Amino acid sequence: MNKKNKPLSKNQKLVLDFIQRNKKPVKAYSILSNVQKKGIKAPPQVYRALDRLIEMGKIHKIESQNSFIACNTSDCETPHATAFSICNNCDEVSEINDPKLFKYLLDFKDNDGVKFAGYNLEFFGVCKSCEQIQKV
Amino acid sequence: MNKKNKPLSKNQKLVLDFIQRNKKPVKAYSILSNVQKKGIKAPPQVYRALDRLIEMGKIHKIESQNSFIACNTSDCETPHATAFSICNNCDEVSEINDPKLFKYLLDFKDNDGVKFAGYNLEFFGVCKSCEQIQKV
DNA sequence: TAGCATAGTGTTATATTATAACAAAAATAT
DNA sequence: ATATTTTTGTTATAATATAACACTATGCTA
Repeated sequence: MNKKNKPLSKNQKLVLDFIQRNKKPVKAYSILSNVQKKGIKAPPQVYRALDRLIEMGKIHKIESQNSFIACNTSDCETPHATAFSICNNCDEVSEINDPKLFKYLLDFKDNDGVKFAGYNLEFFGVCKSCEQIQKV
Repeated sequence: MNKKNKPLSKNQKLVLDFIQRNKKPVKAYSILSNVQKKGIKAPPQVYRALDRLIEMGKIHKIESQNSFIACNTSDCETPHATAFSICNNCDEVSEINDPKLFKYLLDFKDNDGVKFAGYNLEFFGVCKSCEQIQKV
């Protein structure tokens, strides 16, 4: 049984459930306050669950926001090769799943000819719905 | 006079000097403790200087490390289109300045046909010198 | 060159994000 | 069945970052 299909522990399920119920990325302490009624009491329990879920590819961390979002394929094949678009206006985040971009970046070599094992890419701009609103 | 060529304030100079003297990215509180002998007393003074220096393109933030590094062109043309490689072993960071990569990413369109105003890309891997050591 | 706007400073306090350390229970593997 | 690994629960604290307020310096511009 590989790491991916390992059943989730109780705390991991609680944390993942909450993240998946949110369209936007959520913060660790927001997760904490929302799962406290279900028995999780302290930050380390949340951060440990987050760490495991990231390893498993169930969620991703949005580094520029210190927030966490569910993987849009729900079980990411490539947790170390991630790309997101982030709206500068509403902070909405979408995961970008573009095979060409993916390949381009994993094939990329720097000046020393070195390829990289993984990457995290965050695009910034204004999302479609915010653009509409701003035009009105 | 554009923002870029604006002379730096006293605190901005102190903070930039310290960052530039370091090859590796430095943390905000490490900056603070190192400029305290020169008169800066409290975190907000450091964070304000960091914010301005980032706006000016003099430095960049490494989001996955909460650390700050001098721009390798010393005065970045494109502070909102940045790419770095980060060594998983020694945490060394290099700024990648590759016109093709740059163009590829700024031209990239998502599924909705939306282009983005900026991006931040962090590659992860093992740098050349760490690779050498590991082979021995 | 006086007045006004903008940017920077200094300061205290506090908010937010994340981890260390340790003992115990649960799940898994041999 | 027992050793190993993983997860849990817990307290305390470390590390990162901002709010708010009074004041000073700088650079317009009229």
